[in-house]
Amino acid sequence: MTSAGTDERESTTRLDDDLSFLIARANALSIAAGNAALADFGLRVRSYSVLSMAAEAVGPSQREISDHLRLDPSQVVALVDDLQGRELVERRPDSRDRRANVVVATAAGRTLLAEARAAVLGAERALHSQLADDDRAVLVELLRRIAFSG
Amino acid sequence: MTSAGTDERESTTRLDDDLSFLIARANALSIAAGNAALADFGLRVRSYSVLSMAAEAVGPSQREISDHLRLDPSQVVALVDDLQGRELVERRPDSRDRRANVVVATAAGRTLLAEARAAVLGAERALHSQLADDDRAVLVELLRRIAFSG
DNA sequence: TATTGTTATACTCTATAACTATA
DNA sequence: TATAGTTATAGAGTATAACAATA
Repeated sequence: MTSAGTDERESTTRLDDDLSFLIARANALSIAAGNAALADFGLRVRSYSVLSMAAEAVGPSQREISDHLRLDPSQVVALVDDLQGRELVERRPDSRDRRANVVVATAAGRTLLAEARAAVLGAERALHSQLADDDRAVLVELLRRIAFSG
Repeated sequence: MTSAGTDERESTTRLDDDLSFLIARANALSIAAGNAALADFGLRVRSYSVLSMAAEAVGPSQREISDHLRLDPSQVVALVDDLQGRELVERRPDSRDRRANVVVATAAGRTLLAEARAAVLGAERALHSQLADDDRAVLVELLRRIAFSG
């Protein structure tokens, strides 16, 4: 007979103290919530992230998107193809390096992004509802050190 | 505190300040490092996690593994099949519920787990090398609130 | 020689539905 | 009716190698 709802694994479960496991579990929740929030906009977490970078003041190259999002360059091709086909971003030749494309969000892309961002931020608020604002700031700072330690 | 709608300061909501993005990026690094460390043992992060749960004092049911690791029950079937085929875990009938299997690590499984765990912890140490011990403890605690908020 | 973007391919992970046997 | 495990399948994500154009 299983008990209701709560997880009553032994506290000797070393997995539960494992930073990597906690990151993986938090990420699974985060991705699921993000994709659900973005579904109405025809976006997913990865395409949203690409669109978000493309909307920055300086449009990134595909290589920069690849590095920052930790996606393989070939994945970026597919993601940009999709967004470009929907006229949310454009590929522009980089005047300083003719090998490179600069990816820039269109006006339609920026409009969609603004709406999508509101939905994403709403979903995020639910995700860290157990954290006070200053706890959240600490978490972001500590996480940043891991996320950009490579 | 604004009572109306969403925060309109778009330029302040960059991807780099986004908790979900940082979790995703940290997770990508963590999974890559974990899988690399586990390759020598014929394990990956997911099979390692299942084996780790199976080595607990009380062997979990497949459903408990599914819930805790946030894996679909059908994925747990495949993972336990693999580990069982290599005689690292056993399925035992649950005497209290004949629908359920209890998954228990064998002696060989526990031996392999101990070696694999050392490798994983080594990889983890590199991952959070930018954190002092007390920072790491804070991070684990804050992350736990997110990871088990669902 | 090295790098950017691209194509191709294979593998892993995720998500869903349906089925069985028990509860 | 509901739950544990299983099978099947499709779609999303990850990893690698090879190539043309350019640096």
